[in-house]
Amino acid sequence: MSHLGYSCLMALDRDHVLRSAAALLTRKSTATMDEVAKAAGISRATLHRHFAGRDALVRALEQLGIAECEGALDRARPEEGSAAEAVRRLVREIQPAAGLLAFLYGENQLWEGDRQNEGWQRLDARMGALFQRGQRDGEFRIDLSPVWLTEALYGLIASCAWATLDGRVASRDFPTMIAELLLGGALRREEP
Amino acid sequence: MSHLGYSCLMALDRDHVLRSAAALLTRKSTATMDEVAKAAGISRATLHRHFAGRDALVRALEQLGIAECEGALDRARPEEGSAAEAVRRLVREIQPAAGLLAFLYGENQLWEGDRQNEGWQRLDARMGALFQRGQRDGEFRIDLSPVWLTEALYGLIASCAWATLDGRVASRDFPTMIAELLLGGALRREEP
DNA sequence: CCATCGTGAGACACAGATGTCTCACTTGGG
DNA sequence: CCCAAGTGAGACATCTGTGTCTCACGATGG
Repeated sequence: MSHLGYSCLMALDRDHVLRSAAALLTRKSTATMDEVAKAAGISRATLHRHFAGRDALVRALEQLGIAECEGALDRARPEEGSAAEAVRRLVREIQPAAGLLAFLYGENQLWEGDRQNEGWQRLDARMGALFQRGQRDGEFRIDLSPVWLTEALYGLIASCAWATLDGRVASRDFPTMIAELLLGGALRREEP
Repeated sequence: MSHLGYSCLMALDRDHVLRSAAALLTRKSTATMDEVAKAAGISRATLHRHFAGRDALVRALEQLGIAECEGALDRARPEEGSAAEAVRRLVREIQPAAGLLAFLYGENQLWEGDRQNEGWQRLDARMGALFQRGQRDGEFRIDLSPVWLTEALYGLIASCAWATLDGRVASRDFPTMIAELLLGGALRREEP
């Protein structure tokens, strides 16, 4: 096998393994390296050839999650149109990554350390900017800080992802449930 | 020491150990039994005399969390006054238990099993009933299901508890941030 | 056909946490 | 004063998951 072919196959395999691991760990966050390997259809030895260890795997999943979020943020065009519509687009774009995000959200190892991946800061900044724009345009209320709105969005995504896995929320309702609650809240709005 | 004195002291100690463990595990959910013992000011041997093992400790914390929630729900008088005010009271009453709830929320061991503590079902039912009352009274919108609103409340509590621990949200803002977001959402409301 | 390389299966040692046990100390009651 | 009971400290075995290694197999390319 040529050197080119080698790296290509490895890259494809790596991505496939990553996706499988994400899917499995979303359902069972305590899954063993053995189970992760099985789920990906490879042996534990090969899994270790891709990722030095469990920590490296989780870090790679973290990178994947960050990348998916940034992609969703890009596709949502947060600067365009009303902030509320941008939030709705963002939630819709982020749904495919919701399971992975929920797993990462519960992976305390990533947050308890003193140093955390700077990708989250970039994401927080971009989302915070979206909420800030909404406030500046008079669209969003100003008594809820952008930081808290960002935090709340993550929390709602994780909640809804878990509720969806348990069948308590229908998958097709995911974007509506999150965006409408975050934007409009539970109170009925008087028709203008 | 009399038999009466024995059981009394054990009960007091047990509660103290439970509180210490809750406080520690809120900050570091992967803390060792050794660390839990140190935090409670007792030895690992004594800790094992109170709780057969880590699993038993976590289950006891789960019971405590459920009890705290039910207490908060009782004190919030969910049947009284407007549903929105009841939600505000509930969030305020639940704040002292928020850290413990956030820990339990992230303890996958409790949720991934096929059988989970029925206390949560009781709580879900009571909270769901509160949201349902709000809908029945025309106070809450009906396109967000009570189940989802309950789920979202848990998620927001956990999010805000973690954000508070990290200093991203001030502790005194906890009730407002959660209740106002859950009830009113991010959108500005036109003055009636 | 042969050489190379990735892979799977398994053995193995290691690390960390857990559960159990013993024993000396001290504290409180009779 | 003496005894009983709880406690702390530590030793010890165990267990689970992990990380590393070897080796045989199969596929691919020259």
